[in-house]
Amino acid sequence: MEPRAASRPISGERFCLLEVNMSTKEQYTDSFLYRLRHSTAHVMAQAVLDKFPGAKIAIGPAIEDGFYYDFDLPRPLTPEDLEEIEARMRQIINGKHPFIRRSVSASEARQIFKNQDFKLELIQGLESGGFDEDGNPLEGNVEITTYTHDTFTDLCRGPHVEHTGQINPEAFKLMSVAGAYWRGDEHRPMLQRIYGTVWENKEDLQEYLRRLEEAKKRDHRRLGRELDLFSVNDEIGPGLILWHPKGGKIRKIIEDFWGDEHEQNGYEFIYTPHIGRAALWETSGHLVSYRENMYSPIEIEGQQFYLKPMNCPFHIHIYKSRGRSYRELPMRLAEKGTVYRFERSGVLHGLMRVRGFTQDDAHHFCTPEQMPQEIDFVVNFSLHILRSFGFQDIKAYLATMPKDAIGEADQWQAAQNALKESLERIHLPYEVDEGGGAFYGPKIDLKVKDAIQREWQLSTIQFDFNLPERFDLTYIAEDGQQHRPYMIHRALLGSLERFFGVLIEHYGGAFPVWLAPVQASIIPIADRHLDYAFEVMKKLKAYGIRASVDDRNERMNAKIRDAQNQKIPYMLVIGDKEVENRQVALRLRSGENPGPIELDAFIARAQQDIADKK
RNA sequence: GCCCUCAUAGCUCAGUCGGUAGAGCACGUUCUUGGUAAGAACGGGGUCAUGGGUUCAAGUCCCAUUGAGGGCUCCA
Repeated sequence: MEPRAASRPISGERFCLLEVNMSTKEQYTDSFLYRLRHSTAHVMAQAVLDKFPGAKIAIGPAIEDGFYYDFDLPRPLTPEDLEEIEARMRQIINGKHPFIRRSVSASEARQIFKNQDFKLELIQGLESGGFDEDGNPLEGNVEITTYTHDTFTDLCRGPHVEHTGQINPEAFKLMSVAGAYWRGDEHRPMLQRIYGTVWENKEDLQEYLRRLEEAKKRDHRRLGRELDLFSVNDEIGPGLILWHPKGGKIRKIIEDFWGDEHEQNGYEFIYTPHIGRAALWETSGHLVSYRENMYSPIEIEGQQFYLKPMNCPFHIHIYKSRGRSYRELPMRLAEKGTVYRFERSGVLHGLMRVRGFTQDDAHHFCTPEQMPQEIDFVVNFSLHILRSFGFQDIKAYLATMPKDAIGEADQWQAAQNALKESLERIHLPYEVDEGGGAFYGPKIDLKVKDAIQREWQLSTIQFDFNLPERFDLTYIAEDGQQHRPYMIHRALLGSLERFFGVLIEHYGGAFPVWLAPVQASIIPIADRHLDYAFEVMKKLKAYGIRASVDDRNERMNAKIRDAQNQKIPYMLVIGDKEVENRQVALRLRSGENPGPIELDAFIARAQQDIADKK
């Protein structure tokens, strides 16, 4: 019904490889590493059963970077349990037990797993056709196979390594315990899931653990506090963001850039209220299909108003405020619209998943004939915006007609073709997410890879066959008749909160100069250099460079250290020599130390870096 | 919402067997005016998340609530 990027799952953290990239996934499934991980999961299951003989085992697949196995256990696991299980796993590994595959009938399988309720349910499923781990039905008759090593037998399609000795006892680690519903269904039993990681050798394991550390250092929640960018306050409420002055500065730079680019590209800016009458949300259909994400109504003089979860109905009413001619189309209405959505408490996460956020929203209204060029435009525009912020690795996902779709099939086909042809014209790599569209229209999502190769969804470009009908949108065409316009929802950054979170993690807090809240820290060595330091600051500010003087009673070394920790791009040290020569001694946050240069030379350099968006 | 874990100074954390609160950083004052990642001394700062309970006595044990973290589910 409108751009949803802000409430997308946080991809790129753990499972993105399995979720998104089929060709990579197939390669992975065939690899030794995959078999190693799957086999380690079996070894872990044996160790758990040795410790808890009555345990029920569920499923235990290999995942990106490791594996997990789900268990129903008599009590919650403790960290000490994990250590014991690890120790037992090493014993099993040292036994070099071969993995033996057997093909069995369903009744044999039932006999083998007669005490394993979850396995019996899986056998039932395999008999009646079967599904793969993504929930897609399997073709033809399914062969039921088991794998046995040592004393442990699992219902399993394989493949596995040859024997447990191929698992390097120095290269695996049990990472955490988490709750997980049986078959992912919240109405079914909650199991205990043990996550583990395993690699071919100790060095790879260490490299993986180092990568986790690196990701932790980039965590936007930590950097948000350390760099004084934003906070969340208990008394105000969860999922509600306070933008501090430095975060606010960055937001303003983003918004100004966004505004200029939109202005130059045919958008018009609108502003709309935060609440609307119940009747509006009835017309739009939100009260039927989006109610669970909307907050309770506010009663005003006996009438009910709702806080807006989306901007579209307001934008539509601007379109509808008078009769429209084809001559006005395409019409591009943009707003940084702040919306509020109920999100369950367990899903909130820093800036990435919040309850109040601002979308960089826009709605395009166009004639059917204009649709292809409108799509071309918006995809290109989106790429331009994302690239400006330093995201170079961008991939598209085309989501097509789902089962519960509304609208005519040929309408869908035309829209999907337009999206697809556009992606091909632009030579943007894409994958098709069959049936993944919204019920009201197909869409293109753009995902970017960050500096440490995690994928994040930012832009979303969606067709809507629903709202123009519901609100009875029309325009008068050349033939003098009323026609229904096409409507596109789009958000390029997604939401400013989430985009900021991604930006923080992408740069690890070291924002490019054009975005840095403080671009230059002026560091006088002694108090007698203060006058010149403030003079330098004044001049830099006059040239649009964000500079401040560190006039604290600290030694230069401490000021440099603090500026480094704040990831300020330029440090300008000022001592006797600089005052005398009217220079500044430049130091960069990279640690490079170009030394004394003329103030004008520094200004030219900074302006160039800013212009280049470095 | 569900499972597990956690909540002590602004931040990071210590606090033994239940016996009345600690460190480093940050902050303030003073001294120091130092040339490329932490100068020194002194000082202020805590209803131990909130509400109950057990106990002669609770930061510590129990229950509930709120919030956070890791997952699950959800995000047409």
